[in-house]
Amino acid sequence: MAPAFDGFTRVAGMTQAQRINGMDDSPRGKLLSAAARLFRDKGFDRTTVRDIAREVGIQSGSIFHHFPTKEDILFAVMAEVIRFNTERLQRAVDGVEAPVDRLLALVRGELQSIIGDTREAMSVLVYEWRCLSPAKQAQALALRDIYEGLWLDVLRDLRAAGYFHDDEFLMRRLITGMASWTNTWFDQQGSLQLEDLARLIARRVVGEEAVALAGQGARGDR
Amino acid sequence: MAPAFDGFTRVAGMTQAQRINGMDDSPRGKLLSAAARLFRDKGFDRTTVRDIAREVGIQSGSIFHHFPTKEDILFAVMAEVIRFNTERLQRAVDGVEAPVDRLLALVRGELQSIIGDTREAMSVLVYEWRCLSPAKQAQALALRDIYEGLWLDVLRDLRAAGYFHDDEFLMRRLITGMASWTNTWFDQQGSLQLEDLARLIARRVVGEEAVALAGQGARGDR
Amino acid sequence: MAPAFDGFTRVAGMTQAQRINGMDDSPRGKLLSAAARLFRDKGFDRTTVRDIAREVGIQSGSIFHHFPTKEDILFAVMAEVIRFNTERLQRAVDGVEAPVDRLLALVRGELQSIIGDTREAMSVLVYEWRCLSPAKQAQALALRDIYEGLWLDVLRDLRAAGYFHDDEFLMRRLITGMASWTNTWFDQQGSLQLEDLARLIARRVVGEEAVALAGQGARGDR
Amino acid sequence: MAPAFDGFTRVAGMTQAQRINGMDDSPRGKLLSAAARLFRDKGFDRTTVRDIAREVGIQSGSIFHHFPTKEDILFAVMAEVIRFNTERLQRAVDGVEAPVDRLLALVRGELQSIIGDTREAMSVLVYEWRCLSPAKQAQALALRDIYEGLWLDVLRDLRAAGYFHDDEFLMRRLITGMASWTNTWFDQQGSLQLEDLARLIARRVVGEEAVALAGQGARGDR
DNA sequence: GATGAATGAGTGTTCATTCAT
DNA sequence: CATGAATGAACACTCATTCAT
Repeated sequence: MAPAFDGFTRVAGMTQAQRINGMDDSPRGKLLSAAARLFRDKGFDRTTVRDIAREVGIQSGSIFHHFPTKEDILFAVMAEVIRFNTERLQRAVDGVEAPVDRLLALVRGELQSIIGDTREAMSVLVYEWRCLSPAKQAQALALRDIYEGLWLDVLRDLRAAGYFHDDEFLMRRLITGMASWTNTWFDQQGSLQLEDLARLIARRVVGEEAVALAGQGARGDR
Repeated sequence: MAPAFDGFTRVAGMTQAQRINGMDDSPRGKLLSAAARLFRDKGFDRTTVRDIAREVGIQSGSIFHHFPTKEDILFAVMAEVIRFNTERLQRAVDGVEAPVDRLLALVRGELQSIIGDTREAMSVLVYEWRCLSPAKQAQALALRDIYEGLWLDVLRDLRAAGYFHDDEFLMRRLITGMASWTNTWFDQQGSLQLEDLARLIARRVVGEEAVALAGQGARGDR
Repeated sequence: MAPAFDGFTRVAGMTQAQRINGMDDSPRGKLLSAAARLFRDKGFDRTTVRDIAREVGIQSGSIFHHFPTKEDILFAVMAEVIRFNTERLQRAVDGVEAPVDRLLALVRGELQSIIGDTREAMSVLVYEWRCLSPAKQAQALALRDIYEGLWLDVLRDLRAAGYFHDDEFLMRRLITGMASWTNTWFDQQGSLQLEDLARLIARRVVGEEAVALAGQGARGDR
Repeated sequence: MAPAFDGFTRVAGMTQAQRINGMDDSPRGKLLSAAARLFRDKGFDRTTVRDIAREVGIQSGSIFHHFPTKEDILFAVMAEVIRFNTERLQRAVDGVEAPVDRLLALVRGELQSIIGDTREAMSVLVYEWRCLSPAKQAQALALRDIYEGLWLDVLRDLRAAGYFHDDEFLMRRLITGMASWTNTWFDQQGSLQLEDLARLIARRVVGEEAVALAGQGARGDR
């Protein structure tokens, strides 16, 4: 039985290497992944269509066989990464019973998306949001609602069980802040592991003791 | 009778109304404040020099008598707001003794900058960081170090006093995340007060009990 | 009992419905007729090869199995409509003896082409002429010469018979102007009939009296 | 007293040489006149903004200090030439009493615009009409209404006086056709004079006799 | 024949920046 | 200091045409 942590690196039978930014290796997928990286590095406005084309090895005009406008590329990057990470988050909590374990699963999953395999696209989701037209923003928001629903279920349970006393919507926002900010400082090569970071954040939510207990249970499995 | 909270709205004898985004009402200050708002609303790249000029009531060519390049405007916005908020944070902790009270003062001060009077410029600081050349980024970072020093002092004390057990650098990053993210959701007109939010965040750092006690102490002082 | 007027709606045994813009219903003919409509509605330059392909239900690349370049499509539209209308004009005057009747037959035939079944292609002939390369213009002009020859014969006879006194070449140009301009204002659904219009124009050439007499004669024949 | 024919070559004290296409010699006027010529020669769609800029001796980007879009250049060409020729037509009929003389004045004036000094812009007006957006077409049409009003007044009088019996609106359309078509064939260097052509057209409207009589009166003045 | 992905030169337009006045 | 016309490089996007399948 694959341990819980490994669970969310496999989606639809593909390994992480094949799914950088949650994109498959079709021409379209490659294009989106290259766009995600460029958008993160230079920003949407400073990334030219020619930059993307060069990265994929085609001519700039050919981009427009795949996407009608540059903005549509941005939207596709965002929509794909939301879908991919929603599916991953769903799998991460599936079959996990204890509320704190469920919280840890969500935090791990979210960190995986923010500083792990889809970190480029997730950074774009946060920092280039404004470059999307209102209409496209609404579409992306609708997709994101499913993702947020998973979080609110778990947070409601934790609060009901007395793990914290503040409003769960506010709590979710604090978590989002802590998690999404990690993309600015987390060092893939550093000694801090994703799992350490997940527990660090979980401790801010349910306290040091609760996480310590949950943690020991998980460790006992291995 | 200047209550502690009011303390950090006055800097150098000016009222908040005169110091939107921490800028004075000189031509330069007005220009920077207008730029801050535009940069936040449309992003640096999508804001044209003409936009800024129009806002201030001059011609686009005249902008370049004040700043050599558009990027220098961005840098000035960031540098000014860092300086302004560093000074404010310094005043906020001056004369406050109890570690948890010092934490609360810092959180309040940071929130004031992020969702209060300098919210536009602060948003620019976070979201347009990438638009700065590396050289200018380094300069701004140096300015920011003083600000961060204030935080690390307090967090070190809190940790030494046993209020939390995790690394204080990591803790600072989690706080930064929670605080800076508020600019995406905090509603000035909503029922949630800045003070509520400050305590909510402080609870994530030192736990619910410690904040409850500090809170009552602070109120008792008045 | 095929009245004279009906005569020029049948060419090569096909009915008008089958010969929109003078094109047959082969793939090539359909393509040309669609192109004629699009060229008239949007202009040659604003009509894309994809537009034409979509109209005919094929892919844009397939167009080039029928025509080597887009300009060749334009030329084919023009050449076909000139040929078609030349043949029609020939039939219209065949067997008509009286000079004024011959004039009326020509005017009717020309109006039929301009505001009748081939109106789209004829509009293209006039308005997109410049889009043809000089070489192709010369080819089309050569085709047009036959058509113009029919007119000049009749006008020469009328002038010789004293129906008007101006130069017949100039007269032909005035007629061309009056007739071709009708495509900008003639309303198919309006109360003005093609026959009325034909007489109106003929009156400008040979005077009111001459047309009135010819008209009565023609009507008396039936 | 300047003879009638000379009257419409002077507008607002400027000579024809200074008012090619009815434009003054300001940067804007030069730009419009160059655009008119290019639009006529190559068509609106095939004329690039760079073509126009090159003609005027500026950079392509500078065009957009004068006009917001390329279409606005087209509209300005049309609007200016309509205004200019309306004023000219008004002056041409001012003080002319006899109905046939008034007709001749109008025909001369219209020919002057179509094959004379404003021939380039007038050709654009006819052939590039479709390149104007519906909104701009409506604006231009409103301008043109004043011009057409001058014509209809005169034609109504002629008809009332029995000079012709057909509807005056239809008559105006036939005249428009004859006149505007002249731009396709009239040769400035040929032996046919504008005055000859004017009389040729007038004869189509009121008959040979009426024009002959009017003509002698006018000649008598000189 | 038909497809459709790809090309690549070209289009209208933008905009930070300059500079003569 | 301010103006505003001009620059010129760059941009997103278009489209006739090609060609391997």
